[in-house]
Amino acid sequence: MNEKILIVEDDFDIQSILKNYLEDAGYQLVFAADGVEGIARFNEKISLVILDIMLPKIDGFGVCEVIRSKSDVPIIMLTALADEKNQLKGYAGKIDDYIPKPFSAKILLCKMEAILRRRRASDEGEQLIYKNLKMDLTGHHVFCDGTEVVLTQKEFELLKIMLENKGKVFTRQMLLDRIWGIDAYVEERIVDSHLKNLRKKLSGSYIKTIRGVGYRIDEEK
Amino acid sequence: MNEKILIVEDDFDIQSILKNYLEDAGYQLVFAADGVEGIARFNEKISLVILDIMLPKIDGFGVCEVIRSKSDVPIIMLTALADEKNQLKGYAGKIDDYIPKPFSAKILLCKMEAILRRRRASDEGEQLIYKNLKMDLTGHHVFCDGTEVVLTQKEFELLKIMLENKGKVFTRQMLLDRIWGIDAYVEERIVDSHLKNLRKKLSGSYIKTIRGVGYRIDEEK
DNA sequence: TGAATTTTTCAATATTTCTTCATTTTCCTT
DNA sequence: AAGGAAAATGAAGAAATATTGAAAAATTCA
Repeated sequence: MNEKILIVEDDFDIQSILKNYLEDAGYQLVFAADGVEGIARFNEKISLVILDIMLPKIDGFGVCEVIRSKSDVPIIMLTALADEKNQLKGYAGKIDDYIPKPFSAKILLCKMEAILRRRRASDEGEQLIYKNLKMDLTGHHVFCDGTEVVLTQKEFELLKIMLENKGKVFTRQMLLDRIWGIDAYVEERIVDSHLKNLRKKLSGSYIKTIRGVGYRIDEEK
Repeated sequence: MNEKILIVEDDFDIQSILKNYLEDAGYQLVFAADGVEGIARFNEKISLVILDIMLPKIDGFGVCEVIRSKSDVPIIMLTALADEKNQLKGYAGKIDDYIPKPFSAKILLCKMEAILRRRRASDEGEQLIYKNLKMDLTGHHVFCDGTEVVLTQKEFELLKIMLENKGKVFTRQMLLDRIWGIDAYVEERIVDSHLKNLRKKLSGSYIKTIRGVGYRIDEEK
């Protein structure tokens, strides 16, 4: 999705460290070397601002104030002034975090991601996709060519285990152990029975029979 | 408003510092002195968790993992282990911030407020709308086709959690953990009971039963 | 205390799971 | 290639289990 980060910082070394590290992490960077430029470069497309305190022309607190007056974008302050008074002043300006120099780029990235994670809307649940089949594990849905197929619990678990281990053959006993539990006392044929129903519902030859051994879902070639 | 903060910390001195400072700031505190207690004390009503790393029984990372598995509540880690490795480990567990000891209570409070401010801002509107259903979270009202439906506390929470996570299946145990708390000793059937009443009041098939698994509110297509 | 809510309990109902068995397919032996 | 044995499939009915609805008991709150 490529989020834009505005970095307001006059120290060239730090600019280049951030450039290397954050661009590798997949962010798009916008640099500004002083407070005026920082305010000028800020716009709605910016997802997060990294702001130094000691800056030419307008200091970080000033930039923060201006940006805050028109946007609720996350702001991280980055500075050599590690004393408490400055930190408190930053938080009063409604920044999101304060990182004293020297800092670890890794930690900065983590903090950024912690903040951005909160912002991101779509939290897709866990999914298993195989050919034209889609299993939504959190929602307990199964779709075949986009239309939902309603499975019973046993059918769902059978499909899930086999899809999670594509290419692996499961003997009936293995499936029994994993789904019914190791101490369950049921006929081994129960597996066949559910598999038959599953196959009928899925209407497609996903599950192969390995005669004399068990069942398998082939790996996608 | 009076937000609840869960503090998982075994050091009595720190407990008492936080007690003084945060209670004065208007927060309601819940203390836990070890990991197990921390997990037990956590529930939906908690707005933020302050978590020590070195804890008896289960360490902070473990507690974080358990809480994260069922909730997106903000978590701040608080610890004597200031090294980078531990910090990174914390962020990998999706915490929101990491504060090394010794820490300034003022700074902690600022960080808490920065995080909670975000949370409140994103809950802005405080409304959940789904089809012809409208939940007003601040006012605790629910409207179905414009006419108000009066829900009890438990009914309200059930609907809220499920609407906040449309498309996700909740097992009864998950709902129990989130609404009643992990250590509540009640029959699992209580969930069915409230759900039945909720369904009757809402007069519309919003909540689906996933037999053998739990309940789900489908995503709007 | 009284009303509302929450929790427990239980019977009725619905659905799934399991067993059984006849049928079909596959594989092996001759 | 034919026959027979083993394995897999399909289908139907029985058993087991989960869910619902309702109502009684317990608890909470005003």
